[in-house]
Amino acid sequence: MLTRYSVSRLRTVPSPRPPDGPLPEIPAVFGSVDLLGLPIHYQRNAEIFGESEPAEFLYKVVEGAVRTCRILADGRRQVCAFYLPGEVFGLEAAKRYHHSAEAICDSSIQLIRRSTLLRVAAHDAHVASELWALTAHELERMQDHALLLVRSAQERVACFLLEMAERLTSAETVELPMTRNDIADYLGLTIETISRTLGQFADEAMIALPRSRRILLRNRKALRQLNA
Amino acid sequence: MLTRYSVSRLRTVPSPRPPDGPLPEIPAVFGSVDLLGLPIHYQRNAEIFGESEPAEFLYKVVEGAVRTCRILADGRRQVCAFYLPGEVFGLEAAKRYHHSAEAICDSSIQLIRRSTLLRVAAHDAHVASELWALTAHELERMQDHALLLVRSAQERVACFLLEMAERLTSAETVELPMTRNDIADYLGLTIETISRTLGQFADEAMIALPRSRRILLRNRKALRQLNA
DNA sequence: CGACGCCTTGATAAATGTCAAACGTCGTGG
DNA sequence: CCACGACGTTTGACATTTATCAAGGCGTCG
Repeated sequence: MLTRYSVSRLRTVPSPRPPDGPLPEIPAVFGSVDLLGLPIHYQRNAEIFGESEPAEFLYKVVEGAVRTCRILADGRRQVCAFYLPGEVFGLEAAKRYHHSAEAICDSSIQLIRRSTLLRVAAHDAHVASELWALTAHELERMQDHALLLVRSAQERVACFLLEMAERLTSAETVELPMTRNDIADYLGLTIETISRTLGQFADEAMIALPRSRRILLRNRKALRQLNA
Repeated sequence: MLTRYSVSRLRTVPSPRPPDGPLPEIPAVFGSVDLLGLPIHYQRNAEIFGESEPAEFLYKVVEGAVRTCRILADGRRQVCAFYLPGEVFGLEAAKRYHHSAEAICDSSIQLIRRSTLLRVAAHDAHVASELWALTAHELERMQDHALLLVRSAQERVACFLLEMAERLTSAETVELPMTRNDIADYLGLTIETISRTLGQFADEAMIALPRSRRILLRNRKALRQLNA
């Protein structure tokens, strides 16, 4: 079902560190002026952080795409989530991450030191509330994802396409950053099932597949009807 | 896969309302002295709140058990989570619940008015932080649940048993409050698969089943080996 | 051009769902 | 006390979905 995962990651150590010294006393939030450092570049497949490492930073995708994963005891991999430009990941209340994060393609990412953020949140209710909202939003996404995992292969793939389309573009063409393998591990299916299902959607003219990563949503309504 | 869900819920309207007037100015947290009102009693299968209702309260189980669910467009039901005594549910950042909650068996539950809690959190960093921690903990549980949903039926059932054992009792005997149907909808399987898998575990002497809801964990190590 | 990584396709097997029937338990009322 | 009915559970036969294994194709980059 899930792919066996052999570890051969190139680990990029972030070079310019975001500031942790004296705090800006302005009410600082993610959206507005910020605690964010300069973007750091990660190569395709570079590990951003590893499972059960100390949760030192929060991350915001500037460009590119990121996947977070967990590895099961038998080596299978589950992709927990994808993060696209503008989205924040690495949000943990615990001391350690409970999943790893990797760049799907060359990406630039801003880091926020967790300790800094928590210190600000402790005396700024607005930041604290935003932190909470981000976590709750993540929770919602996770719930939606869990809902997806109990459905048929067709439903999962259709929902995935619509979700990506919504998050990546306003146009008809979706340029996926991730491989079939990533999609399979995200949806709890095999690459063969992903491929066949996409092929079937193309046969039924719901989508077109000019290249494997480029998908044209020809009939969103039909795709949506496969969903709850 | 999931059960078709016909709605015939007895709706219990909570009679004694938790206080919302002048606030206790003590730093108030869930664990310690509290914003909690008197426990309210809900009958078996009573709806505590419905999907997409305004999120007016948070809830803490005193006695009994609660399930939260989402209904898919085609009528299938997914049980998102079970809540047992001492656990908090109804935690949403959004204005509305995105799932419903029902009493699995006769239960007594304490309510906390959301607006009250938010007001306290706004000027008490400790409460705000606890609110965040609770949400993050919920997120973790959800992630674990999602991981479960991509595994084999055996793994799901074994993991469910171990989880329930840990949360319900320190002893060998687990008295489940929920039906096979609830379990099936929680694990994304059918009641038949649940029943057969339990039977198989019993055949292999990993568990014993004196009654359908009473399960003796005879060999936790073997059950654990099915998990990641 | 050749090699590698990624993707597709086909044949077959395994896991799980579906449908149907029977069983057990528990509470109710005769 | 027993009979009955409702509900939840178990079991069996069979269908369907999806995984697995194997082979080949396409594209890209050296």
